[in-house]
Amino acid sequence: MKLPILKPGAQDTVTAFDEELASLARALSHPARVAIVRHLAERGTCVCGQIVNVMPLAQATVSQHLKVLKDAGLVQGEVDGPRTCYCLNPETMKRFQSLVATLPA
Amino acid sequence: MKLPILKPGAQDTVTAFDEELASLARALSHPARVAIVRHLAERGTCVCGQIVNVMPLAQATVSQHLKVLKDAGLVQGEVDGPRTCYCLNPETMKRFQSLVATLPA
DNA sequence: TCATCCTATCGTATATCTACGATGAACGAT
DNA sequence: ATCGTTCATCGTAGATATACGATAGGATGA
Repeated sequence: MKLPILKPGAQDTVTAFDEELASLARALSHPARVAIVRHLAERGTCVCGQIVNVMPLAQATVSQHLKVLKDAGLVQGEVDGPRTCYCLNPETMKRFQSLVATLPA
Repeated sequence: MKLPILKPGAQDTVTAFDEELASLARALSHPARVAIVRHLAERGTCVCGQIVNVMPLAQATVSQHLKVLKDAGLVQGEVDGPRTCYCLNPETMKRFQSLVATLPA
């Protein structure tokens, strides 16, 4: 990406709040990822294959979406023998909800 | 984008809820757009040029971000002579907050 | 050991995003 | 009418995102 220009007096317009909220919003900016989060919330915990079976996407694609959610801290994955068990990270979810609620409407 | 495959039994995994939340999250998935929303919330109403002056981005880029927010329904723009006056759309903001709050943590 | 299952990752094609300068349209003032 | 101001849009370059098949690695079971 091209780096934005810098005007005098506009350095701190974009704050850490904005970066954090945007980063979490980006993780939830794809319908499949929202669906995965909902599914994990319903199931509590879920093996990767169960998610793949239920999603209209190839295994590689689902794995990629799970990685995005994991990198954002929204889900956690734990290797369990040959499987990987996923669950929500409620801390990050609450953090996101709190940031969104902070936005003035 | 390549169209996703369709498995039997996975048609309605991704719901309208997911689409709507993802669409709004995408609009807020860039720090500059979150900053614009915050700025509009503080100012109440704002001429485009004021936003450009305060953001570390070129005029064309800010205008593009404003269009994304407008297309998502998060802000409204009203032409006022040679200027364009922007303000938040509180309905959509509240809708987004409600959708996010609905997500189980 | 060997075959099998499960998942992450690689490689890749296409699409979208993000940044900018340049241009054009609309308006107000001279 | 002409100029300057303001903003949206066009065109474009480079970065990311999204999809898939293929493959590799680790665990289990025969």
